[in-house]
Amino acid sequence: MKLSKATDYALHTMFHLIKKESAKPIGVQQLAEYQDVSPTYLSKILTKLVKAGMIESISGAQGGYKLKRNKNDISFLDIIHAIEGTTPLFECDFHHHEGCLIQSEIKNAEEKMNEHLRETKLIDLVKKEQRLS
Amino acid sequence: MKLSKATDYALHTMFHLIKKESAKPIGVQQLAEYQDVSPTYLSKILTKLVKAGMIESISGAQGGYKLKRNKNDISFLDIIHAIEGTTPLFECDFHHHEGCLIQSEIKNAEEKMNEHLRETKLIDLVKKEQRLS
DNA sequence: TTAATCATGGACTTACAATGTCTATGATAT
DNA sequence: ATATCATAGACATTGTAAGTCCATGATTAA
Ligand code: SF4
Ligand code: SF4
Repeated sequence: MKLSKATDYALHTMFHLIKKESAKPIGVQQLAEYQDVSPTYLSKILTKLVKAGMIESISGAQGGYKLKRNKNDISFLDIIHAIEGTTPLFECDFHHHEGCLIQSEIKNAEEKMNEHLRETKLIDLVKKEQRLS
Repeated sequence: MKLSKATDYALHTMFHLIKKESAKPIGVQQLAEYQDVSPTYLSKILTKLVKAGMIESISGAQGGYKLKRNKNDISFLDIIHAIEGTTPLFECDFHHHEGCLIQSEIKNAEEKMNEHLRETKLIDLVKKEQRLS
């Protein structure tokens, strides 16, 4: 019942990419450094974001990562789903009948959380933070 | 980002205890059998529910577990918190400033889910199920 | 009072997923 | 050509969930 560290890294990286958005990509070296994580491991994580279509990677010298999707559309849920997957919070092994009330109630609760995470865009926090400084 | 099997066991046990509520306790042997789990392991889990004040245990022959709190008050969240603990979904290692917006947004989302889980009482599902049969 | 029946807690082991490393490979700019 | 980058596969490491085993103490029934 906890979000993984990988999600933590992905979130902070996305915030970084949104704040410093530019045509030039940012290398994983730099992205990894301030988060105190190894570049290869962070690359593995970011590849998931690439496959989700959120960012793109540029190989070769002067390569790195940059935003692909419109930065105004990217929500917390997008990132969490890309990293953690979309398996429901609760799954029983028996499945002893369809339309199980336990499973559907927990699914309802999870959906309440997801709604909030879907509505909260990263760009909003960036702007809020800039107003405060 | 998944609920543990222990929570699964705890939930089903609580449903069982509510459905079959009586003055006589039910042995862990019986509770474990239909869930296909070892009695000693289930006992460990149920002990957490005892410490949370939800059920009580009676030692000795003819002993077992029975409800303690009013069965109308017991919610999904009570059980989940008793088993999983109450550590937040997201905690960063750096804590580089107070009032972090990332943490507070995820906490907000989590609270939306918890509200729903708090409002949903086990007894409601039991009654709903009985109406359907 | 004795024996059988119960829950409990400690010390384990086992299983598995998250986390992380190392290295070879292929792409690209200079 | 060469240095710089991301990528992916094959590992190693860590941590936590899941489960076992057994000794202990409580309680009841005989
Ligand atoms: S009641 Fe629902 S969660 Fe429980 S075993 Fe049946 S289908 Fe699974
Ligand atoms: S921004 Fe928030 S979550 Fe990220 S390191 Fe700072 S305090 Fe932690």
